[in-house]
Amino acid sequence: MDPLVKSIYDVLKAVRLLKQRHPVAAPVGVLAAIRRREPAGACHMKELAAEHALDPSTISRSVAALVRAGLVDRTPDPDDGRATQLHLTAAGHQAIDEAHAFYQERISHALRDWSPEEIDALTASMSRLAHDLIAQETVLEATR
Amino acid sequence: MDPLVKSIYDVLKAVRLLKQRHPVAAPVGVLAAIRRREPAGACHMKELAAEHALDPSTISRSVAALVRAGLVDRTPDPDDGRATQLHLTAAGHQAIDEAHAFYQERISHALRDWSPEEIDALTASMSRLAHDLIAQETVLEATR
DNA sequence: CCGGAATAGTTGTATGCAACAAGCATCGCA
DNA sequence: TGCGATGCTTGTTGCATACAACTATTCCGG
Repeated sequence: MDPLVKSIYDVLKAVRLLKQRHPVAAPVGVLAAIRRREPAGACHMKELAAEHALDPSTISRSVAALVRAGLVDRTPDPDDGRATQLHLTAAGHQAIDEAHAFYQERISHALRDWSPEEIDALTASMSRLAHDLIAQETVLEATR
Repeated sequence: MDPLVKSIYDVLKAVRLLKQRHPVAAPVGVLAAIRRREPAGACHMKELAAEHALDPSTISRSVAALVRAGLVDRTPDPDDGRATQLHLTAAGHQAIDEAHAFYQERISHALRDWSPEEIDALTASMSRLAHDLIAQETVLEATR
């Protein structure tokens, strides 16, 4: 198997292990995306769907779960009767902070022997990999 | 959000997109693991479970699907009546080759602007990341 | 050599995540 | 003003995974 593909597989396995040990039960990715958008005002579900490249229905259910859990508030958009505005509750902020702290702690401990430059290089190259792959697939999708 | 965590998220998203566009329907990871072990003789399910850090039941279902699809043969282990020996059929080899070719082609096209050294560096650092995370979680698991 | 603990694997059940299709309001433009 | 597009929800499905319970087999200590 190609070494790069193998390394991707290994990363997936590591992430699976990590997730498995953190029964946080909340879709942190969606939560974080809402927070990232809050400063700019309202956050619509369609934006989340686009950002994650997920089906709107998937986002709808995730958000519904978050609302049920009291982590997100949903208010009607005054400018568009179809849409809703999302924002985090205090509990939502807390949940996301806790989840980040958990992952942060695990990762930084696992990488305690890495130099900051090595970590930066890893981060940059993974971002670039993801960016290039996503760009390609997005183009392929558009021309389908 | 921590940049490293964000980059991991992005890689997951890219992989999801890639998978989404490849309706290969066969668990290639398991298939590849069987092939990797074939030269050494028999391959048991417990080995696959350990290698992937998956529950034996998950492997059992994956293998059952592969057998159903005609990609894997299952023969009783002559030395252990509980166990079975797994090996790829011709169709199994072909399926794995095709899947690898697909991913290989997509990835190398997406990374066509990368230098070989950059790709090597990415591969090495992702492998190291995965290794360190897996080692840590394995230790934590053992002391639980 | 026998019986109980350990092991290999399967099956039942449950959960989470994802997709697609259909439907309902609402919006916006011709 | 009416019809197509848009934002979202719901129903259904399929897949991957875990855990628990079960069967059949093997291994080991007395």
